[in-house]
Amino acid sequence: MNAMAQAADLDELRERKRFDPGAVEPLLMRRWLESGLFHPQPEGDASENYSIAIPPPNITGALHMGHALNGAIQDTLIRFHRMGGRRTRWIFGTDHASIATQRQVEKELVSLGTSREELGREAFLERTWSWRERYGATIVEQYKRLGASCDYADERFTMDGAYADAVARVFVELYDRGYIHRDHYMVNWDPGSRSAISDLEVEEREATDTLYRIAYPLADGAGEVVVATVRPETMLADSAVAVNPDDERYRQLVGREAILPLVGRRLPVIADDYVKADFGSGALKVTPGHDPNDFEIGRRHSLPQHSVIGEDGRMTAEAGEAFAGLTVLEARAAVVAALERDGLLRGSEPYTHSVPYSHRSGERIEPLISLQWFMRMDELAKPAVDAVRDGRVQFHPQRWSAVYLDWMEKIRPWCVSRQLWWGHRLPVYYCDACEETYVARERPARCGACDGPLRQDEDVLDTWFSSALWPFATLGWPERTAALRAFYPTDVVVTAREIIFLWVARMIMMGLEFVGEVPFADVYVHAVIQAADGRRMSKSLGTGIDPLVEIERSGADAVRFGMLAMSSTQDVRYSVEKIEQGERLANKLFNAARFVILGIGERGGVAAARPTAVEDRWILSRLSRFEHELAERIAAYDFPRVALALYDFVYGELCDWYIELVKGRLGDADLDATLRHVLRETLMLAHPVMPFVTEELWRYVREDGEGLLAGVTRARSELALDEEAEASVSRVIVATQAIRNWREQVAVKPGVSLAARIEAVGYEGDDGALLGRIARLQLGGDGEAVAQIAIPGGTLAILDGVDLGAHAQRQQRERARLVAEIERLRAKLSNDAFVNNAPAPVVERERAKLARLEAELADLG
RNA sequence: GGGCGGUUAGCUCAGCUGGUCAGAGCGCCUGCCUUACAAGCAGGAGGUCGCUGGUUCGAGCCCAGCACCGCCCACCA
Repeated sequence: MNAMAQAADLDELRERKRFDPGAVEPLLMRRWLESGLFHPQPEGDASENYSIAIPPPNITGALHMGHALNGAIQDTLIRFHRMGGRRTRWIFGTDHASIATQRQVEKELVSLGTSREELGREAFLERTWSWRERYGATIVEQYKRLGASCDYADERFTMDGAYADAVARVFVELYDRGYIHRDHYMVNWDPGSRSAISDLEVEEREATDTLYRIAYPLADGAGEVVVATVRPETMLADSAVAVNPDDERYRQLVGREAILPLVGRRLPVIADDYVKADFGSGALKVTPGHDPNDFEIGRRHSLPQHSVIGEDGRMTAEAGEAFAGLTVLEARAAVVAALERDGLLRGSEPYTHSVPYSHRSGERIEPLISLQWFMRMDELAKPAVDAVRDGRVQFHPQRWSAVYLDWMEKIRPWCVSRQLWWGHRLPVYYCDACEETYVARERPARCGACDGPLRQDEDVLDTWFSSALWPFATLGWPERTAALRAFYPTDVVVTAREIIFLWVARMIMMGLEFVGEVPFADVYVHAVIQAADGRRMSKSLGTGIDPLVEIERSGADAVRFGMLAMSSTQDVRYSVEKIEQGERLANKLFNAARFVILGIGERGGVAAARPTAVEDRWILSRLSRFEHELAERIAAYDFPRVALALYDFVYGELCDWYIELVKGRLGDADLDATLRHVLRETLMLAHPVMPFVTEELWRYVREDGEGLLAGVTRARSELALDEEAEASVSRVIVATQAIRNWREQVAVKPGVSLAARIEAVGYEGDDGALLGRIARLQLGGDGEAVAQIAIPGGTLAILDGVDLGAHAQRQQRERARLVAEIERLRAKLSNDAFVNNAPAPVVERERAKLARLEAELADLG
């Protein structure tokens, strides 16, 4: 930049009195993208590089607060480590989100008066791909608005060709290793999605149903046995009646038979430990086809399985003419009516219990027996448990590891097939002629046994099956690519707790099984942001807040800062105030920089080896502390304090004190150099949190040859403290605050310069002059003191210009405060128990405090 | 039914291994257009740290019990 251009630049800056994020953000993002900084070459190995695989956002969505928080955290980490000199990659991409996307597209079809069935599979998929084209790009643009420095140039999608190959390969290998098999088994059937779903996609809700008592006559005519149920309609599929083997009441029934009302089937009475004698009537109707527990009982006793409820949630032909075609609820009423008619209802009562609902469609789950593909998890879980136990993977906060371990230790088989169209179709082929099954990455041409044609399984995989491969499938696995070597394992996965099981656990298992290494060293589980009123943020509740709206209003830096500041290890309510705090901070930084840049103009290029002014030494010491605190907080994933530390340094040290202390010294070569240095450092340190404002300011202070701030690397320096300067300036600050407070209370305007004399130790030389400047005192008079103000090390004597009445009142209040405090300390120190038991330094500290207060009291007279 | 979090100023939240830990931001009150920022600056008021016991010389901080609030897991019809 030549001198003329720079002068024009400065003139322009002079007029920009507020930071205007909207005016600079798109431009800066474009520069970053063009620079290629976000797209590192895959060199070296993962131990020296830094990488994070983003939790891939669904192509269905728009950015919400969860993404904003999640993204702000990751980008802070990524930018911090990039500037720390590591080769850094934030692996980016989107998720096809099988069931969620399919539902969205289906909804759209319904609104157009058609349906997926009408369209047919092929046309439906075509439509969904074009949906992906349309909406997949939206979320990418939104991440850019946040300033996220993802590797957009190497974007992945979980249904890209290479990724799909990896998915198929994993499926086939797991099948070959005996982990995956096909079976008729009880599944959670979601009538809304017309698909099986996994246990993790089921949520329990409380419901009040009616518990009916129904009499089943005994086959030999000798009485009846009464069973209790909330689902009378399922009795049509009953296979047995079960009682507890130790239940004296029913012992003589075991081995006999009951007649199933309405159907007439003979049901054996069996004994099983599962049955609780003290619940209901103590006799349980066993329905292996429609209840998970009964299914297990049925397997134990080899009972037949009847199905009376279909996949559409209606009664099937097997339910009998009277009920076939009815919905479950209609059938329930009809069954109860029929029982009543037959005089077999023995009672009913309201009963509150938890009932499974689909997390996907919101409909009540219908447990059914279905032919599905299952994955056995127990063996895969073992090494993944070990990895957390021995610390190769660490959860932050740590308490989540217990949650993870608990789940992993009683992990159950995973139903991986879904009766959907959008997703990874199972690489399974059947020969209808000879019933041969082929599981292979490539479709075999013909049946190897009978040369018949093959038919591919209609089902697709659970969307989380492909997500589980994310950290390595994105890097080119199964090829041993340079990218895989350079960035796997990643350093951390940043996520909300709701997907610890769905995603995190499965990534650990798959990473260990297929790459032989854990996919990340750390799992940072962040807060869930709730609406301001404590409800969950959701579009349907109308409690959602759109991060883009917040970015429009306050700027991306503000939103990022707010997210970090709000974040916590517990859930938090959304507070605009934190965003606004971030907005003020960005503006403050902008203006402080303006002051410095315009103040030093084109001077200030030459830095003195070591400044001598005490306030210059002070700010360098504080800067060093800040740098180290920031690094510690980031290493500890303590983001609220990353934000707070930044705020405190910029506001509390740099602006409130340092800049105020040096006003009037501009032009001093040492000062100009120090200001410039401190500003440069501050921009570098703040950049990971507030990339835009810092990048915008950087161009005014960068050296020749330095590029974008985002690409600046900066070695960590040793902690360099100047205790002496800190003590000095701290005295000046405390004294200034005491004086300002006194002015306020005795109504002496802040602008009025006061004649005063320092009667205290520690203000020799520069420090006294500094105090005089900042507190607006005319020092040096030798008149009679008309008032005294307690300051560190003694008192300040005020020589004139004071309302004596107001001052006396203030002194009175001050004296009372001191007396009370001294009283308390004396009592404490005359307590032998305290003096003898407390550690010496503590006692010493209390003694010193007492002495100080006594001196202050004495000085006040 | 089990487990995990939470309960600190009017509001949203910090308070690490018990001893300047009673804090921040917002809001409120007062005063200032002081050579960056009035969407700013300076100063101030506000809390018996959910309740009850206990441990300790000393407890928001540790222990026990209780009361609410939230979340997760769970196959009692």
